[in-house]
Amino acid sequence: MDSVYSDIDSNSCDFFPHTDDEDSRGSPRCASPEPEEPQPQQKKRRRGRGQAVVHVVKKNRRVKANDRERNRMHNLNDALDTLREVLPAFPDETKLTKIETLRFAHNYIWALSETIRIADLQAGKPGDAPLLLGSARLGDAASPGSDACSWSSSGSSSSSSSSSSSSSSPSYCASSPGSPVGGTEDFGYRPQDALFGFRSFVPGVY
DNA sequence: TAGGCCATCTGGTCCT
DNA sequence: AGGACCAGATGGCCTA
Repeated sequence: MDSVYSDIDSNSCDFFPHTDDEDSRGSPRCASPEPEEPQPQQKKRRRGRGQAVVHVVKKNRRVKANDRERNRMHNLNDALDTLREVLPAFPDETKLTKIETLRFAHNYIWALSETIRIADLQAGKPGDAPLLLGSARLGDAASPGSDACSWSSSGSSSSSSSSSSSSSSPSYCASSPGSPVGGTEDFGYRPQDALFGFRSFVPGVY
């Protein structure tokens, strides 16, 4: 725990200048996580030769570990970006945050599965008109012009609002799993709700 | 200015 | 032993 690295904390980018393939998106932060003030060699500790060697070995190990960790996080962010691309998004919507992406993806998947389930139920009934909740409808959901809330509270919602009786109806979804925000469970949750206004609808619900 | 989000560093733990 | 994964800490940037 000794401040072994206290004097090495110079960012590892010095050693691995963007070893990552696409650090381009990488923040310039990497270049200088800390204001590179000319460290005036403060409190240099004398070390024996052996200690110095151990120190260098540790330092190299740490630098390599940092680099791996950086790449790992970049991979994670790439996966998150890929997920964002798959999710419906409004053109003018700013980039979803990480947590928003995960929660929205969760709701989106749930909405899709609910839609399929309801469509199957409807299809099972003879004489019923085909339900417009298929993927095409979901595609509409992502269209910028669609008024999410109004659509979800009227129109075809009447035929699907019964989803509240679903065994998989995610009350946890409405309150966004893991979200400490409460008091949002009582607004009826429908598959469509998961797709619309994930940001402007109800804070903490997406 | 406070709060949210993010990237990075770091040390610990687990796994191969 | 070394790598992967994780969570805490830290500091920068941005926005209300």
